[in-house]
Amino acid sequence: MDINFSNQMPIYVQIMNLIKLDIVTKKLRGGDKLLSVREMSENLKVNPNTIQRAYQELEREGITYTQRGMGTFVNDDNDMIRRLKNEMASETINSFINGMKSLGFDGKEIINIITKRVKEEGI
Amino acid sequence: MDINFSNQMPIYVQIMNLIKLDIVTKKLRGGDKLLSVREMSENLKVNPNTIQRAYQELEREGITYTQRGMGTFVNDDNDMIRRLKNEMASETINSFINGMKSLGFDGKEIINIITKRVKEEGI
DNA sequence: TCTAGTGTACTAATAATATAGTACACTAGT
DNA sequence: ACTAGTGTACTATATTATTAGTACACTAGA
Repeated sequence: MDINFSNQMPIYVQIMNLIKLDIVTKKLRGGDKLLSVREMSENLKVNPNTIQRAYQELEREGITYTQRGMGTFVNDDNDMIRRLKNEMASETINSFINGMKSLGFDGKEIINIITKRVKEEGI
Repeated sequence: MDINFSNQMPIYVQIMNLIKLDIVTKKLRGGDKLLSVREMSENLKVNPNTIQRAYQELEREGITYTQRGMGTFVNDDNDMIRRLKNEMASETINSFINGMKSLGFDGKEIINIITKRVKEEGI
């Protein structure tokens, strides 16, 4: 695992997003254990404190829970996971629509661009 | 003009984006003068040094030029402006497509979501 | 009981961003 | 020549993110 972190967003936020993605795409499921703070720190070449911060925030957001001495685990709550996926999708879509509107594209143009792009990529 | 700056991106970068948007949407045209550092600083309630940093970077990117004692002006170069719009659009589109793919959506779903959304908003 | 692995809590140092304030150099217009 | 408005440069400070290092508390399993 080797990642280029953007300098325009705190690394711990970017790490939170990585983990959220793993959860909504079922790479991590309810009850699964996250990598330990130290393991994750080595994997991502990031200071353990930064990982700890990410894990703390994830817990504060109700996405994970921690057991001292045991580890940090994904909450086994399908509603939460569904909500999380919806939130992340909404955010992605909103920022896209707003961005394109700001750039002066109208609905037709946006749909055309996306349709063309989807065909090109074959997704 | 009153803006909520996000805390997850340097303010000078966000200001650069505001100005780039004005350029690609023709609110600012080639040869037009930007607000002076001091005016912009008052408008946005931001320290003059932050504006200066934004203007410096814009010049470094070839988007504006400055004349000491005169002001900062948009480069009168239609190719540059076209390129800028394409760049900004590409970035918006790429991050959207990548985001949705990461979230597990396929092409059909993406198109459906966008189509529905465009109809709802009537844009 | 011991040990390895876990989360957690500190203090400290560094770098980047943003703010604050001052001063200087250049230009246009009077 | 003078003045107002411009970009620019500089020092200093506060805040935040990140790194660095250390230590402690808890848990499971040998």
